[in-house]
Amino acid sequence: MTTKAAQFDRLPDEALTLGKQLCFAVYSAAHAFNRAYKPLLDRFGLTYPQYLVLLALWQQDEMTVKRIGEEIGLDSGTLSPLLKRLEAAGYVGRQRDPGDERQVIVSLTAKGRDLKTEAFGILADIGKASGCSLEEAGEIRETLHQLTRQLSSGESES
Amino acid sequence: MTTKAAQFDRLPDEALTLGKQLCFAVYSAAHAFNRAYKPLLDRFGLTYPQYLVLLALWQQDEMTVKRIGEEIGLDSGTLSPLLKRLEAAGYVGRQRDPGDERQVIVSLTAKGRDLKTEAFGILADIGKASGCSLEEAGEIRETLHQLTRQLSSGESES
DNA sequence: CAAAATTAATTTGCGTGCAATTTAATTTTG
DNA sequence: CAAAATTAAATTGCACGCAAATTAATTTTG
Repeated sequence: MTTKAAQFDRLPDEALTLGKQLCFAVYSAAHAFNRAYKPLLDRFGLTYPQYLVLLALWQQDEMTVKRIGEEIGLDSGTLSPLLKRLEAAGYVGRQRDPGDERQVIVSLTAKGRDLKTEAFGILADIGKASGCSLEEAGEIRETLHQLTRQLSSGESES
Repeated sequence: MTTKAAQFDRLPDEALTLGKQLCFAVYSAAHAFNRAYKPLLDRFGLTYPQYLVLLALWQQDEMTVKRIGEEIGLDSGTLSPLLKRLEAAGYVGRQRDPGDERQVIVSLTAKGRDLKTEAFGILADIGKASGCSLEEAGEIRETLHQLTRQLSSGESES
């Protein structure tokens, strides 16, 4: 098989199709997940990124805003208002770290911890709705991780 | 602090892991694509969904708002303001269909058609940045399409 | 044919997502 | 030690994305 670069040079039409279909497939799949999640999360008054934050906290309580952002890939500009909503809903508390007043430590309230029992299972529902076996899911996850890494690695250029 | 975490250990672990990993992988991949696209589209002052609309129009000019929405999976609530921005940027025109005044027909301006020559290649750049062969890309696309279909099919339930 | 139902866009409201700026606290340094 | 640089959150501005309400036009119907 020829190199990938040579393939692209020789098949511009297919490269175009490739880019279009790949991007759009990921774009559509993300929307499909969003729509699948929404009715399940609505019962708890949660959005998907809010649920991601809770998943992270159920795994490891008491994290700074920055740490949470690293876990789920969001910056403070998105997280600050989101965390305020989670706080207003009574699921988390926010307090300045006495040791470093720049940092805010986010922790689960009793209500937030209790929610785990009810809401953690949403993941299982989505798993079922996806119609995948554990093996298939693992492959898809790995493939997408590699794709994500590959795309992220070329970010510095412009 | 590790008071009572043990009570959750008997949930269906496989389905949980599956759901979590699948969702997050797709979520992350979509963001990675967004970040990869952004610098390429910024040169034209376009966002990704705006680019999707132009891709659709380059393939088939003169579509109604509803038709465009069906092509790229967005509703009029998202498209109306987006199309106004594309119009303000001079890429498209919008006019009521004389035959049915409810409908608005979106068409490329000369500037919008000219953009195709410059901007269509962005897809190929992303194709390269993805580091995938045509075969791999095709497999990923098919897998995600199936996943999307599967997730969408269960929407009517509640 | 006129009232009711349907349809296509628009508008409104809310929650992301991200870039850029601001504020406050901590480190670095000169 | 004080000024400068760095860091963590919060804030601001803009553009989705979607649900719900609104407006205007067309079909259906009684």
